[in-house]
Amino acid sequence: MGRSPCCDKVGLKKGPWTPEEDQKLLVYIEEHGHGSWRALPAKAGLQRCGKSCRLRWTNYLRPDIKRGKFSLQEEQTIIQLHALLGNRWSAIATHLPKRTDNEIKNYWNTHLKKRLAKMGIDPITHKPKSDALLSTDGQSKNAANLSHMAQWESARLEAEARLVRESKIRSHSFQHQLNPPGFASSASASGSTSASAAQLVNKTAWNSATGWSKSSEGSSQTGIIKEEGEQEWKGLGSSTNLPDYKEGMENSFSFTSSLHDMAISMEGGWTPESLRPSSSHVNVGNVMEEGFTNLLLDDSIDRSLSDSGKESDENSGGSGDGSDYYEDNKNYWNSILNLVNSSPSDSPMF
DNA sequence: AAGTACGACAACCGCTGCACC
DNA sequence: GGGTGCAGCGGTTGTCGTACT
Repeated sequence: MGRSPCCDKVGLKKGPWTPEEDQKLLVYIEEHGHGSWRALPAKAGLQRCGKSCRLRWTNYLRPDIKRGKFSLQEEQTIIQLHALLGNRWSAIATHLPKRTDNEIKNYWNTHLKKRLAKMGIDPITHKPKSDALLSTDGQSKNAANLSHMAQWESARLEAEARLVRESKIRSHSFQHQLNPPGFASSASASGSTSASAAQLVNKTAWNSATGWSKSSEGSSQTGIIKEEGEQEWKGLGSSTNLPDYKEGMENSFSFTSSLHDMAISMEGGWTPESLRPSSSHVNVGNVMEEGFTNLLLDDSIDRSLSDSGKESDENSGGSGDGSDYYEDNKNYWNSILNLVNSSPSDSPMF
């Protein structure tokens, strides 16, 4: 590549944007669309590099951005998708349509990462930290837990591989849906205002078609999604590439069911009591699991976890708070699997 | 009241992938 | 097929506001 950085040019402004600059950018894009970002600053009368303009637009000025506090459900979605996708913020952002990747990334780094770390969960791998594992109980329990972690990792890798494959299939077919002749070619949400709006509509249609938007309402049994997806998709009109899409759907459902099987097998390996809907745990497929929410989002958990850490260090018997910690981790992992089971492996991001 | 530490978020930088020539 | 330019992505840094000493 070896090209010079676009912002090295003398005379280009850096740093925080002024309201006047925002106004110029906004007005220009509303009138003309962004076109070439590189050429935009000169045309819009801005002393900024194109990259800076693009960032400002996509992260701040775009009209379809939701700002402010993240909801409980958004937090949960981020955590769970991060467990599956890692630091692929743009991919995660596609599941939170009104949030930007930058915002999600910042929120993760400033809030969620710390919270997971506090809980003794590695925020990178989402695995319980090894010292926590080793300090809980006898070796047999640790070995079982580690074996489940290995199972999870294996499933996760399989998921990634499959998602990449499906991505290729679907991006090909979905691109045609998103960009019929006359539409902007960019599939990102950073297109011109009109294109962006059209894409947003399409995205909503997609979410509706795939049942993703319903997942949070607890109706995300895979069979239901598939059926509704097919119906809704037909309703979208153009069906040129439907076979590809449907094939992808079939693949993803066979995958999710295999993960479902694994979740069940893990359930068998771990104590089923902790996974059953006592008062808080719900069926596989329901993303809004209170058990999980409590585990990750309740501040009191932080306290109990730090307490349990102390306990388990002191208590090699491990049947006290240490086992609570163990149970919590089980719930955590199963919840992620549940999300995978109910998530749109057929979403536009893949 | 002044100085310092820290958290939150906006913006920048460098790399990568892709399209085009 | 290789070179070039562009947009997008993710990591990092900078800036600002607020709490604390």
